[in-house]
Amino acid sequence: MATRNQEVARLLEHIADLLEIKGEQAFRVNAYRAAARRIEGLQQDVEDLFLEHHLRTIPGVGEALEQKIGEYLATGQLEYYERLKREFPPGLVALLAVPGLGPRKARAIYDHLGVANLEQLERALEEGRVRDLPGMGEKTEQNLLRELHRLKQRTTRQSLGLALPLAEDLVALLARQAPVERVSYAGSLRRARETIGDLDLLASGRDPEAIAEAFVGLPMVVEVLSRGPARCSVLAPGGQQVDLRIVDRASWGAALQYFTGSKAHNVRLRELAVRRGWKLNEYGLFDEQSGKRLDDGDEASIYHCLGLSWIPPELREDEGEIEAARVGALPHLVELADIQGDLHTHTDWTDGAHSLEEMAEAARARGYAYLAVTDHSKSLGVARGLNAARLMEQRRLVDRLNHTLAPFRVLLGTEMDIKRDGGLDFDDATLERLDYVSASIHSGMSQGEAQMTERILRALRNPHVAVLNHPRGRLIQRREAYEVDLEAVIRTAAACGVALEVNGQPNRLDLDGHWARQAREAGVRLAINTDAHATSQLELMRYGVATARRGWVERKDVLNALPLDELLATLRRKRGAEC
DNA sequence: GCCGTTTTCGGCCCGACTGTTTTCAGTCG
Repeated sequence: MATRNQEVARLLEHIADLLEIKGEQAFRVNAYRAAARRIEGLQQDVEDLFLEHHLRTIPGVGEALEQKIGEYLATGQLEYYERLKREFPPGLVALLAVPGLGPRKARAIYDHLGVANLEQLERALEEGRVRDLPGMGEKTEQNLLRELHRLKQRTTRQSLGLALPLAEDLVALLARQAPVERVSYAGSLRRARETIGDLDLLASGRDPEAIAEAFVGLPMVVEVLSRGPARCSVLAPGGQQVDLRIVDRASWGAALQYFTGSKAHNVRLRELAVRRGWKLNEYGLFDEQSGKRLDDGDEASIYHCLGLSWIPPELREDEGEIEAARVGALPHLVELADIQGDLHTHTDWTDGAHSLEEMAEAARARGYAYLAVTDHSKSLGVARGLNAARLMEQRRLVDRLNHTLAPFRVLLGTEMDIKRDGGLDFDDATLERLDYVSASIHSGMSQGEAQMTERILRALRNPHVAVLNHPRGRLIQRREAYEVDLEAVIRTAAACGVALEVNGQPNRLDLDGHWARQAREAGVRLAINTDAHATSQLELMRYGVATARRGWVERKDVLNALPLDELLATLRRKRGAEC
């Protein structure tokens, strides 16, 4: 699974940064950035394209970039880049991370003051040497110093699980306390990216000043960064930046589209508009000649005017959604309401907080038809994993409970450890007594790719295993995925009829959208689960669904969107099938 | 540096905000 797309994208980005500092033409710099974006979002492996001499099929890659990317992939080095790097000290590019400090100012500070890294920048600012440079003054100096300090203590990007509730609170408050006609969140949050930088809010109303006033006065506003009648930026606790844009009613749809992004998606839409002699910006879609508005103020009409179906925000990454929308081939994405039950939950029999009865009751109260209780197996000692005898005790309790809860059904399941050698924690005789079997890696995560892959494939070939949980084992911003040939896992899952999980814990989101899409295209079913360790965590389903949607997943692709009888039939068939 | 049912040359998305400026440059998204 040696995908080098990210590596090549970073190389091109770094070249763009250096060219910008050098003072190259903006369009040339942009060409590098555009190509980097494309390559990062590429479904195929850039190295495969290179080997097949197909680099030029990537939009934005022409003769020169083909040669440069090829040289880098072939030799592991790019002479052009090495030469460019030698022109500037290595710490200089890092200055661009300071908000408010772009390439021109960075260059000026370097040229006049010899400042070549963040430490030297801090000293120069504190000593008041920056204010005397052309185009800069005392205010610039103060702002840069403040931003530099903020950068140093900046928390990383916020997880979706924290950003979404904050945004929902802000939207609800604005709806109550500001004279808004419409208010929504936009940005990467609306696209349900796994981490969020700044929160983007959008409001419309007749009195922008009053909306801005109410916004900066909200109780969670710690500091006002900027404020105008069309845009305000503030800091919320924890350093979270929140931007509010205020537009009038007619521009709502265009603004919501524009501020939802992604940037790459928007650039494509604007190109479509330009080709028809139109102009698309955050105020609307207009005829270039007459200036006449073409959209009707709703987001969908922007897409319709451009000859596209409305594209769900989760797909707006310029990864084929525009082409699909043009021919009416967008997927019918799975929705939260399609989910019939949760197939990955824990109780106080192991490391959960609530009893089996409480978990079942909470699932039923959510309107689910079923719940699989999947406590850990004995190898996971830290979680007091169950042995076969305890599991059979749980069997009796589940059977009793199902008498009283019918037609709701508790499925006795397991989250069974895949041991270091690929062996499983229960024998087949025990597994036969269970309604539902899922398997997970919890140990030996630093095994090499070959060993890890074989270990997982062996587990997938057991006829009882219906789902592989959190297939990559990553913890967002904390632990990288273990090394595994996920393409081989997907192939084997397809062959054996095993579903792969989209885990809804905001620190997992595993599979992510990219891999969920790969799995789906290979004909693998997905199981969207919460891995709940308490009744309240059943709520995390929405993050799993959002992530699956980013992977173009439809209801028919989702194991736990099946009604109970079909789920049971599917599980039964699976166990009887050869693999 | 890329790209072409306008073009192989001359375009390339574009508006808001801030600060340092007396009309605009830099930065951001």
